Amino acid sequence: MDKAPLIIWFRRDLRLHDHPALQAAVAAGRPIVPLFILDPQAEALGAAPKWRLGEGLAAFARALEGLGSRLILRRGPALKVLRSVIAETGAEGVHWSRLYDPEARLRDSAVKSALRAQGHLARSFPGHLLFEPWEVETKGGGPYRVYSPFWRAVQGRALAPVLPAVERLEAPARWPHSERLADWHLGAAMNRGARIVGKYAQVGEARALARLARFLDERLDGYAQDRDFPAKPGTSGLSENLTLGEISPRTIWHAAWRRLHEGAPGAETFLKELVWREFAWHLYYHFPEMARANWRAEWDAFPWRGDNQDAEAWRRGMTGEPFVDAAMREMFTTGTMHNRARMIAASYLTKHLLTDWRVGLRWFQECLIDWDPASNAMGWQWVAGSGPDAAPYFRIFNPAGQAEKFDPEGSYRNRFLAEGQRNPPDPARDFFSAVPRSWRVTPDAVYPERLVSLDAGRARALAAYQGLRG
DNA sequence: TCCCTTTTGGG
DNA sequence: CCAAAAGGG
Repeated sequence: MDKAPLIIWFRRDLRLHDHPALQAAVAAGRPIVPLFILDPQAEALGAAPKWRLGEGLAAFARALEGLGSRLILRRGPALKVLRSVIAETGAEGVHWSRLYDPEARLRDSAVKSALRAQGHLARSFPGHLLFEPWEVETKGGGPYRVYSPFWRAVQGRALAPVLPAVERLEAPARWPHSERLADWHLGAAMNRGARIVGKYAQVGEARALARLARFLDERLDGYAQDRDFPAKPGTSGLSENLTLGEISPRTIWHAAWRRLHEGAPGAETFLKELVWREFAWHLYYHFPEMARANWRAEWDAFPWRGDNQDAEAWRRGMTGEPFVDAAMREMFTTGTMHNRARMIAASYLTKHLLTDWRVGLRWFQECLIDWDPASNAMGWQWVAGSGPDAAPYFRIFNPAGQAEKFDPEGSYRNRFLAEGQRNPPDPARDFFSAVPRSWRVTPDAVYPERLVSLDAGRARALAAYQGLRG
């Protein structure tokens, strides 16, 4: 008599190390059926995140095959697929790592109760976050709304050690049917962009771990200074791996703490950034409307412009404001954008172009291979001034001043703006290969005039803000 | 994780 | 005269 297998339903946890749901199944001595389901929520991903998911799945499937296992791929509503795979394999039930966005929570709790009602095992595990959102509370018993107290509350907390990578996965007696990744065409909406962004992405668990090691060795000491300069390789770049769980936040946390105890100068700054991600998920869990509605209701009366021609120029990296355009082109070319550039590009859209932050949120959701629903929503509301713990609205970034300060040599702008350069570098040229042909842009065109002068844009934004208060 | 103008005070 | 601090959006 075969032991009944357990299904591991993988979603945003495409890794073998530090994986509580997988570890528990292996420890129970069960054969494992690794499963990914292309359900309606995964189908609804933006173009770049969906393409990146496909790359991550391919890498993860190869890693599983290296352990004598497989990644089973199935398309359909999650519950329906799970029922079929249980029937096909005689599995006892399912393990998964929890997700915390409202759509996933709704789906997962329905799946859990339906499976249990039919006598199957359904167990969810932590792993995507350092701390469960309900385990961090203010003195008064509620969720945190401000970053600094949140940081103080978690910075000294003990965290269980990292779980070792599983080294062996027992195959089930019968493998269920699997679809083929190529047939899913997860890169379809990326069109020409996929080939370009693929040059810059670093996919999979092995590369994520190597990236962390390299960052700690080469960049951590200078992190506090270098991280603000978008032309420098000062940041970890781990966000694209974190969002798919190719590395766990706990792995990063422990590694950075070790360096902190060794006296590494940038370690605390880096840990704080990791905790910003945690804070975003804490907020999103407790306030799921955060991705759709102004955090402060008074902002509903603000005269945001909806989508408009200026916003279209912003999306295309054609505003005539060099730092902003470099940022937007970096995103379209590489699938990521430097953190400082994100603040400036977002400030420019919401302030100088007076455009609703949700217009920007949606574009980032389309274009970022490191798209994270919580960080994206928190970041946009922070910049717009509508959010919790937000920058006051009148903190308007001056993109020219920021360029002066953080890109004094123009290296970042030159890296991504081809116009006017006799011999533009690869990334600047790549932009024109990545964009849709319908944009009809070429590297030898004249760089556009400014949509709005920095003074006029700033004055208009401040006047609108005064209108809201007056 | 700001920007701009005005004020201040040392020389 | 000027750099630094302060004030306010």
